[in-house]
Amino acid sequence: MRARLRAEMTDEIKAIARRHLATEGANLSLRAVARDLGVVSSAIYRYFPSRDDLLTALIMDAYTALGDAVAAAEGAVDRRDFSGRFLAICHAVREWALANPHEYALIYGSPVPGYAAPTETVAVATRAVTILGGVIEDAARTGLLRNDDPLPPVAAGEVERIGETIAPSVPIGALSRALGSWLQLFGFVSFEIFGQLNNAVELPGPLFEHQMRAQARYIGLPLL
Amino acid sequence: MRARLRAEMTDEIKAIARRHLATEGANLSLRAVARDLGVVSSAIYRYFPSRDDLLTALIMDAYTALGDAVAAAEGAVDRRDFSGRFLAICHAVREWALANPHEYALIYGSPVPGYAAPTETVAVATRAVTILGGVIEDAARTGLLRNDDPLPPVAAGEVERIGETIAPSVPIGALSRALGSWLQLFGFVSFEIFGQLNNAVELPGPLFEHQMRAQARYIGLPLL
DNA sequence: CTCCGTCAAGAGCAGTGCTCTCTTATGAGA
DNA sequence: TCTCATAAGAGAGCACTGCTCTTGACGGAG
Repeated sequence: MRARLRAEMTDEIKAIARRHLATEGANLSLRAVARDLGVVSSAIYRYFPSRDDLLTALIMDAYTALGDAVAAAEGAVDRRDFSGRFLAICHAVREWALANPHEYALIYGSPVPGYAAPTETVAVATRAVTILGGVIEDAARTGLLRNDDPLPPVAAGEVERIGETIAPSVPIGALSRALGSWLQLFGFVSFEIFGQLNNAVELPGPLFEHQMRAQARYIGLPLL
Repeated sequence: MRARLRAEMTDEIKAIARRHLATEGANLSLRAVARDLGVVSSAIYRYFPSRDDLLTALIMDAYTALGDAVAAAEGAVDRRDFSGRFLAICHAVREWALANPHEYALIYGSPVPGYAAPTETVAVATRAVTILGGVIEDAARTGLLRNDDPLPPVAAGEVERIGETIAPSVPIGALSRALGSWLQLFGFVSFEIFGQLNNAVELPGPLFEHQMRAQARYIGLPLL
């Protein structure tokens, strides 16, 4: 009953906060949000016990939005086109990040000062990488992926544990390559979003496309 | 004379600011620095016109420190051991980041809100990648690096322009792979520093070692 | 109808970056 | 050696921040 009003109010606060984040940047001001809402600052505390809790809510939403974008892009590709699915994931990540740079910074940039990511974020954070795991898993089941470059035991154990939750039946050699691609993907996007590519790359788009295609080939996904 | 006192004061302010950065985190308080210095807050403005300028100075210092660490590590390896030099660079980056996480966040994390990186930072920012370029350049001169995976024209142009300043005589195929390694290196380190690997990787060290060795092999640097 | 829980408002605290004015003392030139 | 411009620090003050606490109003449940 009044819980619905409460939920609406919570959503409205988050929406305004997200807008502030997009325009102003990372330093989100509770008082400014309250002003935009036509409410006094202390009223916000009825809905979020602290600024960090509001940030946590925004972080969760951002992970969800990114996960949705990746899922939608990957789901639209023919299941048998493994490299197509892989590239769809890569492009979805980059495009979501370019469209929502401050939210990307919120989740993949430097953590906010005293802020320790609550454990509830990790579940929603793994959505995107799980989708990549599905692609690799499907490709492995067709016997596509080779398993060369032997791993030293400890590294093999780490890769194996990651694989257990993401892509159980993928040989760790291929999984290790996919992990490298994931790291390179976010390395590229972070560099681009955070301005590390300024004065060095003029058109990041085609370069990104090529790098990710090279990664697909390196993993062993046939390029159709 | 007076200029020397001024330089000493400037250094002291930066040292205290760096200490605050290490303990407190990214939200650096001028007033807290002034308190630690035993001086009133407005006195800081005699040395840095604003908080952003102090941050810029710290950013420059951080880039310099990282560059020094990378140069020292790479310089200590036999010039003919290309993969050794490559791995030395990778480990130097990671270890410097782990030792100075907040300074790493300052330069490779989300840019601070209204802050636009001044152009004077880009020169000092390229130190580390230039050293990598030297390794690839030396390796290419021995005829080690092959030039397969053809690049589409626009991407080729981007890689070529990067190569002009970093490693002029390296075939763009190999340079593109080296670029991918650089992105993966910082993807890994950023994930580790920013907590993205928590609950997923227990011992990042051996995994990092393996991933970077795989990259060296992929680039074409012979592992001794 | 009464009671109680929820909500918003408002004042206030401690902290922030930054500006302005005032006073001191120090080093350089005559 | 003496004078004096200038650099440096002190302090007050402005507008802002997150957050707490108290007060008062409203509305549904008993």
